[in-house]
Amino acid sequence: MHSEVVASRSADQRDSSRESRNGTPTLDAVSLAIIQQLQEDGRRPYAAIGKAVGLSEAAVRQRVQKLLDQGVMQIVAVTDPLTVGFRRQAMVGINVEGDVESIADVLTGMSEVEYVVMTAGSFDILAEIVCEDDDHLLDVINKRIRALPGVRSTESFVYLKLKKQTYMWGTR
Amino acid sequence: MHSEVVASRSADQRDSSRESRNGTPTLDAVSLAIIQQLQEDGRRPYAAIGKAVGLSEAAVRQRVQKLLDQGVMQIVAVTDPLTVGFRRQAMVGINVEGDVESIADVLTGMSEVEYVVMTAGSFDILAEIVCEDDDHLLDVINKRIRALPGVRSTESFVYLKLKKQTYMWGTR
DNA sequence: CACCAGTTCTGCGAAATCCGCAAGTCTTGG
DNA sequence: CCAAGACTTGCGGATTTCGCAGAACTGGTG
Repeated sequence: MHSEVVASRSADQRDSSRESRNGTPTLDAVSLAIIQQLQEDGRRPYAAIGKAVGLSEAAVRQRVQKLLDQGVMQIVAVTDPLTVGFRRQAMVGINVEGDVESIADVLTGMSEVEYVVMTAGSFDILAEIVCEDDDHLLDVINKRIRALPGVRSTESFVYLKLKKQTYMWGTR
Repeated sequence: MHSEVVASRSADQRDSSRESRNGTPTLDAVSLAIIQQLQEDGRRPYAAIGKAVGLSEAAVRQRVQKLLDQGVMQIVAVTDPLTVGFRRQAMVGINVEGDVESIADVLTGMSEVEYVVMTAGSFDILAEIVCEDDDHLLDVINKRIRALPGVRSTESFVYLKLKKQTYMWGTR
């Protein structure tokens, strides 16, 4: 069923993760294959994964543990926020004067902020907000975000309908 | 450690999911608590979850299975795309003339498109693109998206730095 | 080339978990 | 009152997880 990853034990196969210049670990083909397996089913048994990627159960277990410890991946339940009672979501584009990153850090600290990314283009920051209702959303955008010193302007895009949400990188 | 969900067996506790008018299942407090547990650790044993939410192991197992079958949640590994070899990402704001939803559907079908949402505001659609390099990104945006009939204009926000990415709805 | 240190992989038992099933309770709705 | 649905308890057997010791490989060093 799952195409076997041929384990030609040469070169870069070994050392599953090595610190590269920028600090983020580099992943080898086997770890990638493991992640791929877990993207299909986060609860798939280690033995089954091992069979698919050509490793022993224990080895898979070690690698998964390391990937989790390193923060390279996390195994979690994901849901459609609407189903879980969060009825209002929005993407907020933000323009900043001064230090962009410090503003981004503050946003990161807000529990309603699900997603923060610094961008090139007509916004400096994009932030996704997840709220329970309109009042809550309004409060976060107007009272908390726009009030931040350094925030020059914001533009909101209220979500009408979520069409796609995948977690299948590498599975193509 | 985890605050126990007191199972006062009245009213809405029973029938874990019921079809509501719009087709999406309504979740009760217990299912929410289960999801919350699995958002902290997607591999947490059913028995441990049961202890935390006040249900038997078997009951948790049944509920989780149903939640998965219904598509309310999925248990998966999530990663930082950068670490997995996708070096270029962008959010694309799109303006459409004619049927917005049909355009959104087409985008949904593209494997590079990770996220599609219809919005209110100066964009009709926001789509997140995940690519391996600049060429790939350019190709998707200019050749595939802008070429779609009905797409009036697009604006791209290339990601410089991902600051936050959570999956902890309900865990606040 | 030999040796060492560090890391990864394998191969086990032992413990824990998962899974299916059956019988009994409770509640809701017709 | 009966039927349906959900939960519990209890139970084995199959499977999975877990910890650990030993083997294998890599890279660096004298």
